Amino acid sequence: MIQGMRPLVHPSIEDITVEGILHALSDPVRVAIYAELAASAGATICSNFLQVSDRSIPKSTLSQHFRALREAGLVRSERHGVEMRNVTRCKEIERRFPGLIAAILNAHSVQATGRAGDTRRKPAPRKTKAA
Amino acid sequence: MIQGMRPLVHPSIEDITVEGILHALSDPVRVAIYAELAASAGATICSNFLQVSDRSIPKSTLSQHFRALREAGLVRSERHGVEMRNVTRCKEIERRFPGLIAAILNAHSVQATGRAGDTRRKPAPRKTKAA
DNA sequence: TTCCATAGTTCGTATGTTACGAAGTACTGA
DNA sequence: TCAGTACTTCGTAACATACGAACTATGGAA
Repeated sequence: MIQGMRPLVHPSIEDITVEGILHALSDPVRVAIYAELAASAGATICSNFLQVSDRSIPKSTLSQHFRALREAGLVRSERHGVEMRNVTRCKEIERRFPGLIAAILNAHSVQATGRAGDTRRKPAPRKTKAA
Repeated sequence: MIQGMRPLVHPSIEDITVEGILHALSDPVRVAIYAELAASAGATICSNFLQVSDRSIPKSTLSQHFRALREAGLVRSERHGVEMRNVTRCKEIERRFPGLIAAILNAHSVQATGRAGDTRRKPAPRKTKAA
């Protein structure tokens, strides 16, 4: 037993910086993770992202990515038993930096799909499709 | 005389990535420079930024910062005699990633002033006039 | 022309940051 | 107690960045 696990660090809303947010989301893996978190209703566990857009992410790397998102103030993480539940802090950030997260997520989707953007939440892709 | 100067690299609009933009603007010096460029009407030369928000920037570092902005697609640079004139590529980027630049600049100004934001262009922060 | 000043670039290197395997912690259930 | 799951931490190699020294490129005297 060399050293235990350090406690989870969550900056308070006024300590969140634009630079911190931009840096955290300037990584393709992190922005993809964040986009999925933002699109999902409830909490999401880390291991859901061991595969991100056809790319396999090592566990230790994934852990660091979540730490980066957490310490930039983008997500809130809570240990529940053996797993870690993550939710975005979109609403708080929206109050401090209006439009920022929406614009970034929209730009990310424009780039991913190659088509013009749409800021609305996607409820559930292809569930109501005819046939 | 080891090697001449390489030509200026400007990505075409479809090669500009969100990650690239976010990374370029995740540096406090670069986002400050970019905010000033975006607020000013005409072209602005590099050496206007040897001082950025009470901080003195070495020439070589400043040159690298402008290269980063240029290669992320954020600014267009042109040599005119001995100086380099820079303009933002806001309008192009606005077409590809609507609202992105405005939201970042707004967030930057919220953070700088400590007050709620305003997306409109600032009239003219009269600093060092091109002497 | 030659010389000098100005404006910016490149290079070398020291310092920082990031990725990921190996080994560890923490919890749960058998 | 043991094993399995889900993550975290550590060590280190690879990559990125900052900045001084030396350079290029241009323009304007003399």
